[in-house]
Amino acid sequence: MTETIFRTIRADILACRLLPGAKLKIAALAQRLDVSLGAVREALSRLSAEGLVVSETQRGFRVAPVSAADLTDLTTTRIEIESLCLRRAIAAQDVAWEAELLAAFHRLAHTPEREPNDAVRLADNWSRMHEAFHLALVSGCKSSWLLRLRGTLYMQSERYRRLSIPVARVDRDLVAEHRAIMDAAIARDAERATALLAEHLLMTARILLTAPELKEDPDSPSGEERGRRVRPQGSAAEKEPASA
Amino acid sequence: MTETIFRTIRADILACRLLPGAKLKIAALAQRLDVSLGAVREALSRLSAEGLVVSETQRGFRVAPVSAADLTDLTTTRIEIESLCLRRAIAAQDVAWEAELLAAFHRLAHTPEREPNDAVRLADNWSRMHEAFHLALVSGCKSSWLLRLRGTLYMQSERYRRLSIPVARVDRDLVAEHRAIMDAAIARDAERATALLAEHLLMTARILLTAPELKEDPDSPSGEERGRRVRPQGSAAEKEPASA
DNA sequence: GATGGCTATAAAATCGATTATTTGCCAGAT
DNA sequence: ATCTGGCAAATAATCGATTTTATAGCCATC
Repeated sequence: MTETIFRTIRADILACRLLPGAKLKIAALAQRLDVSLGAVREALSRLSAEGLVVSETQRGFRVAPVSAADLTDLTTTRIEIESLCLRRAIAAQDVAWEAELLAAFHRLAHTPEREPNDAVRLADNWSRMHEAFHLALVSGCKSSWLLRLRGTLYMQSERYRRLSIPVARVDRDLVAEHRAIMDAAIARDAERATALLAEHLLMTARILLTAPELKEDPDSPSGEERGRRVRPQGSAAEKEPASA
Repeated sequence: MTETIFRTIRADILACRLLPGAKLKIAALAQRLDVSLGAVREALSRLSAEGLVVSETQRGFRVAPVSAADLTDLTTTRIEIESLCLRRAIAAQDVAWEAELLAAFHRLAHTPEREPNDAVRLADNWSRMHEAFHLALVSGCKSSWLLRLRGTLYMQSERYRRLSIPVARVDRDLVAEHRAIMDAAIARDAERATALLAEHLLMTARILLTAPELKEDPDSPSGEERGRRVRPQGSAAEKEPASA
């Protein structure tokens, strides 16, 4: 059904198998996924409402662009929202939450960050564990609206995180960072926990902002000739064998 | 095109012409709006991603339910997000922003709250002016992500606000409330401005929470016979001549 | 008399074709 | 030689029909 297509395309976008700015040709996607045009169109519409895809009337869909300005805005906003969630979670702390958080951390700490044979791409499994940890961290927050907003921002960040991996030459002890945040949260030290979380998020953004990739691949500084620069359908659409 | 249908259905939901929980039959909507099935389906999908419509697999779409718990959560979340926006707007204050805010307030203050002949429904025009004022208040915030989140929550609140009007027997000086918030913002008193804004939002929620309507019409206490109660296609769909 | 299965009806999901729009290209004119 | 106008190919948007699925009513059996 259309839900499957929706998730498949979203996963491709989040994992950067479909590059930012790439043109999304409905017919090509339909043939590749072996479904009808309408189904793809519906999935693209939903993605558009979630902000992962942009649609221009009568001109089709493309993957939402990335830019340094967007990453900066996204990161600062995310810090504020995640902090709100984390403070509430700490205030409503209970044993079940602590247990889940410890379990999520343990799973994350023992999952290899990259695929054994592919040193450049993030492992899908690690991404899942990472998401589960951060979700466990804030899941004590009872507000479903706040968690929903957080989820939107987390999803957007996922694209940048995947983009940043080939650039991440700095060595960084992610396990220690996550452990420090968790320890502060369990110790009910909201100030310290939110400060560590903010630094954690800022670090990721900073690494990407100093990397050259974002400067030459970005959105639209002047706005014209976008298709020319990235050559989306030629390179992105053909190089990725999809369905994975 | 599908964009028009999307906006039409969204306006019907926000104005409560389509009641919360009402079943949205695709065929009926398609015939009424004189478009195809696929177009309606796509519009409903986008609404679903925005949270105004819920979809159950193989069981169609219905208008997102309302409940006292959801209103409480929505209000507290909205207070936090709007406060973040307002603080940033005040920090980045400039003359252009002040001018726009004053203009928006003046328009709002001189727009009648209800239709002259219909004392029970909110005037569409007043709703537009009210939205414009609140948008002007926070538009000094440069973060497009934060403003986007705020927009989502504002839209959700709109439904409750329209629902609350037939109940609003308490007399309330909305013009004075808005003026007080504006004055504090222009005076760069962020603490006072956010406090007044919070009280403003809480007041609206409080009025609705004490009213009986939400208690008997709410989401799904037990979950059955929901279509029976509101008879959506019979009353709501037929009484409004669409296109408005 | 009640319960369980079966059938009929209605609605939702999917599909392939048709129509309209845009874009790139070629030819002709200045 | 270059610019402009039209033409053709590609692609997005819309539509109506078909297929699958859920629900409700009915009959048979226990």
